[in-house]
Amino acid sequence: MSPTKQKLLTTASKTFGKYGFYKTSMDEIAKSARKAKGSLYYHFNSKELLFREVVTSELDFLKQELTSIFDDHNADSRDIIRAYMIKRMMVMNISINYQETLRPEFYEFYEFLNDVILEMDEWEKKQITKILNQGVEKGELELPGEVAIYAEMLLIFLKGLETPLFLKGQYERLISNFDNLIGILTKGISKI
Amino acid sequence: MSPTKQKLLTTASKTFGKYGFYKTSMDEIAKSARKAKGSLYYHFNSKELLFREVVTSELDFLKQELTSIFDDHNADSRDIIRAYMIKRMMVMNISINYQETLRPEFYEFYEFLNDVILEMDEWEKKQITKILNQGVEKGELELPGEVAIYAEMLLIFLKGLETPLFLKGQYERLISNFDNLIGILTKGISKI
Amino acid sequence: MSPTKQKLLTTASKTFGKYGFYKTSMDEIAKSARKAKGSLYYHFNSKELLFREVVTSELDFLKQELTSIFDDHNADSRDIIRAYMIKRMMVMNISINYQETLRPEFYEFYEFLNDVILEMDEWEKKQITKILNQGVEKGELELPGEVAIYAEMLLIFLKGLETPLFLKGQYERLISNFDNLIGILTKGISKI
Amino acid sequence: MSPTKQKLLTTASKTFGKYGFYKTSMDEIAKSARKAKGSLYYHFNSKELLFREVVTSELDFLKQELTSIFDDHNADSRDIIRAYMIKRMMVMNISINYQETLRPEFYEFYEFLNDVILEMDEWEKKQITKILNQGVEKGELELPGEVAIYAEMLLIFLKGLETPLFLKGQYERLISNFDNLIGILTKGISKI
DNA sequence: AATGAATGAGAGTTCATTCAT
DNA sequence: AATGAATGAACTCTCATTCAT
Repeated sequence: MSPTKQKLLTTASKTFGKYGFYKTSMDEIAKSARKAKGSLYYHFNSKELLFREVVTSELDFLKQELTSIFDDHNADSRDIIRAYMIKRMMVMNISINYQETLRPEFYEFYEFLNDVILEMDEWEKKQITKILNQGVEKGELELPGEVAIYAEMLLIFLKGLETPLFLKGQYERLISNFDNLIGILTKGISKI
Repeated sequence: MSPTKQKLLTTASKTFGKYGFYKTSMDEIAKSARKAKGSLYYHFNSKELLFREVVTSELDFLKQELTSIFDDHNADSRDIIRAYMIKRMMVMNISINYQETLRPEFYEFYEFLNDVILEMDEWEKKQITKILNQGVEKGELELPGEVAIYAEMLLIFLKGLETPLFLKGQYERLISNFDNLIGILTKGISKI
Repeated sequence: MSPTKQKLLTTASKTFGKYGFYKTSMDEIAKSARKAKGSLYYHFNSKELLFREVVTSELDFLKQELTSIFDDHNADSRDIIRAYMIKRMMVMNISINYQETLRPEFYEFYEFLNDVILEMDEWEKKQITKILNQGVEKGELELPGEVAIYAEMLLIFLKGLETPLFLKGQYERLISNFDNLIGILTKGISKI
Repeated sequence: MSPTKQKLLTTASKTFGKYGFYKTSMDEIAKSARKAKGSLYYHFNSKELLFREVVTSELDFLKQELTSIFDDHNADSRDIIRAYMIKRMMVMNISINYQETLRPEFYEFYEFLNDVILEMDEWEKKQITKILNQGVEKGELELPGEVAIYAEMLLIFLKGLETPLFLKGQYERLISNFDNLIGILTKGISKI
């Protein structure tokens, strides 16, 4: 990727993150990057495509970050779950462009929305399922019925934590209660 | 409230719900309502204030709908929880403007947002806590520690269900698994 | 005149005076007067006609104020001229609505402009001519040629003093030099 | 300066001159210049800034025109004064936007106004003072006291001529009497 | 590959005016 | 005589996009 394109992508990501899709103008991005507006169109064709590229590259970053959890741990699967949940909260807190995609206004870009969210969800479900399966194999967890359902439930819970109430302001309070919450959540899962 | 204002508010709510705040133009609302654009400004002063009034009135509707649950039921508290969750999903599915306010990118409306979301969250926590307390009193639930924490957790879970993935497309599949999910969730809560 | 009309006229005068013709809205006047907007139209038919009535009534006030000079003085005609000039400066400083009429933007109301300004100018020329004639009769002034020309010249000078440079900020400095200026101006007129 | 910008500036100047600031719309300027409205904003950012640029460039033109007087004449200083006054009247008659800035109601532009008017006034005072001083040196004029006061007085007189009454309609009559007026004005100044 | 001048459709907003009550 | 809800034309300004260089 050319240095100009790289620079534009990075700047776009920052600016979209700060002001959101609609409040960010192509002009602003170009000026911030100290490039010409025409270059944006040369490399990305349209504002929407630029945003898509930003989101896509951000998702790759998210996955990378989350994957690192598994490499480090051979520990108790409940600890891995806990680590994943905390890491996710931190990472999502940073990656606002992904959240931007979730805005109801993005319903107009329905196909893209579905692509992006479904892909990310499937990926996460797969990761979580893997952890849960390992827990079952190791005899740490008991999951009658489909494991996928439990994974989905965990994911729903994690998504609930994305809402600003919890991310902003009440973050610390939540962390301190986090083990409690996970305890309750995993009580139904834990073997004894 | 004059019939014109009423009509404009209803139309605005529908249109914001369909296309979101930015993609909805004042002109569009006015035309949809078959009223003059000037009337919008006569009654609401600005697009932002119109949106706020829409959100506020929608939240009032949400509360009303959710409150009706308690009136109808003297049943098992687990059934009430279940009914609340399902009702909430249905209601939120309709009242899409509420989600609009959940996005942290809405910087301009920040103060308004905090007020509105915090109020709604507090209200919901109170309702859920009430249900849980009744369940404990009736000997149906067992909640060691603070009840408020359980209520908060349930709320997080409910908020996780709001994300577009579940509202659009996968709605039916989710409903069919809903009892499973609630079962797991309430297993940690249930007394035996 | 009804109390409502009176109230509206007074308020309109104040508001036009503060913000000028274009920056003042009918709504603002009505609200300031705590009357309904419809009442403005009932009494004055249009914004332009309201403004005309304001200017007309203000000119009547100006003339009244300036006339009072002659009643008080039987003194040296040069003193009367001086008193007139000072009084005029003070009075014009108050009556901004008349000045508003002089704005280039008012060229579109050409007929009204001509009516108002010509009338006021003629009136002033007549007053000044009267003073000058008295001065000549009393042997205090020497005016070869037409007296009207001298009157006109004095009027031009007085109009020059209306510009903001002199009215705003430099007012005091000007007053202190006023006698000097008048001295020069009247030197050509004075008999010896 | 690009041809487009140049064209827009010229057209804006003409249109503001004809209809004044408020009655001139950006749309009208753009259409008159056969350019896109967006181009106006690309080059001038706002209506106010466009107007400022128009006024500024017009003042530059005024100064240039007035300066030419001195280059041509080595004549009697009274003739130079006369030439200056006549030239000024003609030039001001063309450059109506200058008057626009003279109105105290232009509160929004106040700081800009002060700068522009004070600068122009100072410039004119300097020019007139220069003429007067030359007249004194050449022994043509007699000015007891400060020369600056005389210059200021002349300027006040010149400003008095700017009012619409004299610019419109009565222009010819005034010109025919002009020498008379100047005669009186300079009588107090002339050395015999 | 890169530029930035130029565009024009469409946005939010204002406001003099009308009219049923 | 007085009201204020309702109107719609006109306004300033924004911005994604195009294109000649």
